[in-house]
Amino acid sequence: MARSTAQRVTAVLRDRIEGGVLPPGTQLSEEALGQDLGVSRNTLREAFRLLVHDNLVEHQLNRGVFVRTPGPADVGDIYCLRAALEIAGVRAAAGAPQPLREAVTAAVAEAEWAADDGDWPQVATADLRFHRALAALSDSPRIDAAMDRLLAELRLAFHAMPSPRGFHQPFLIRNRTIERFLANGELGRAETELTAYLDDARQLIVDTMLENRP
Amino acid sequence: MARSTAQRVTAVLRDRIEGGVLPPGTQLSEEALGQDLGVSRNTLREAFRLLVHDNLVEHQLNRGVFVRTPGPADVGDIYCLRAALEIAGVRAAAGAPQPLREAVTAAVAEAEWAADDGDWPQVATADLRFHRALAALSDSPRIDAAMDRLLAELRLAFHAMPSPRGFHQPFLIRNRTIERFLANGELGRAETELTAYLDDARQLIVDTMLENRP
DNA sequence: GCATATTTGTCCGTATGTATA
DNA sequence: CTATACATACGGACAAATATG
Repeated sequence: MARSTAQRVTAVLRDRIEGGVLPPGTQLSEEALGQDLGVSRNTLREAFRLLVHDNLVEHQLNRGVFVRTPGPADVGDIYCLRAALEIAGVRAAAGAPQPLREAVTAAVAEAEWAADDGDWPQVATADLRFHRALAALSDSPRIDAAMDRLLAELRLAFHAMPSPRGFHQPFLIRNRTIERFLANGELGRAETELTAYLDDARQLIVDTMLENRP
Repeated sequence: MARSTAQRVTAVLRDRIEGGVLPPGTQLSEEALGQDLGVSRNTLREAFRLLVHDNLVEHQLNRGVFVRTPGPADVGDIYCLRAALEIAGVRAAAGAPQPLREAVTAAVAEAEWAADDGDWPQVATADLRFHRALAALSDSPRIDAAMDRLLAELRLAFHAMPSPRGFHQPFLIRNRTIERFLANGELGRAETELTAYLDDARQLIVDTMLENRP
């Protein structure tokens, strides 16, 4: 076993949270989960710390840990940081290693194929992968890690609202636009288009959340 | 007591690490530290997780936790993320709340006063505070948190090399330049100057580290 | 390469404190 | 206000991995 028990438990819980098995607001009881997973409370508490780090659960003193329910303010904040990281990636595109640039193009293509098949979950996945690839152009481990945490949290926010099946569809063409600008070396235009993309997506999500949560 | 024991222990260890009492490379023994601080091993392990989150210590499986020794690659990476966050702040300067803009100006002034007194540790602190204030212009909790972790790690990197007493001095005038551009609304020039600043600082640190660690 | 000592990883039991019905 | 449930924190125990001679 290359990983510790706590890390394995963390992975299991992360999957359950992102998969919707543990929806936002759920309390993660130490005793119940410990018996379910066959680990002690000490080990479970260590796993909780790792999830807190990823912003997937929140720890309330003397009350326990709960799956977070990101609100409109969280989404706005997430997009603020997203913009900073992705724009930095676009600006570093010129000097980025070839494989990283190819990953951007590949992600756009994957999203388009999935859309042709009508596989919307796969479209959503590919869309996020495209934007992660943008941030990855900086070739920075810390930016990659921050972006991964951010996107995981964003997935959680999607769980908290009625996700429109074709939510990502209108953004596909804009991803392709950004990719074209990048490939042509028109970094300024790519940056402008990306900024507009993120602003529109953020507003659409926030509006949807406000409509369904009066 | 508003905070948990683990959080208090984390604060103590953080101070000891940043203060140089626990220099890079030191192993944080569970039993020794537990007796020293009067807490059990379980509690101490929870505190370790929080420090791992801040990148101040690293956890090696079945070996324990050690104070990190950031290398040139880490410094380069830190500056990459720093640039992304600070540039984002500069771009948001126009729409930032008044108090946040005033904090930028105040930090520059503090650094200059400290320099007049020859208080170089205070200059270093004010310098970092200035750049944290730049990132804070985005008015984003997540960016603030990321920036705080980043600067704490950077302080650790300074510990790992012979810190020139007047390291920050030549950068003071450039901070003032950036602040002037911001106050005048010349965001483009502020961004250019900031980018050059970060590039020079990174290169100076990396070169110093390479010289003293062949 | 081997045997030993040390340290971590994990579990259990329990007492105390805190929040909520 | 009492009672219940749960989190917090402690100390002890043993297995497994690692370091040391």
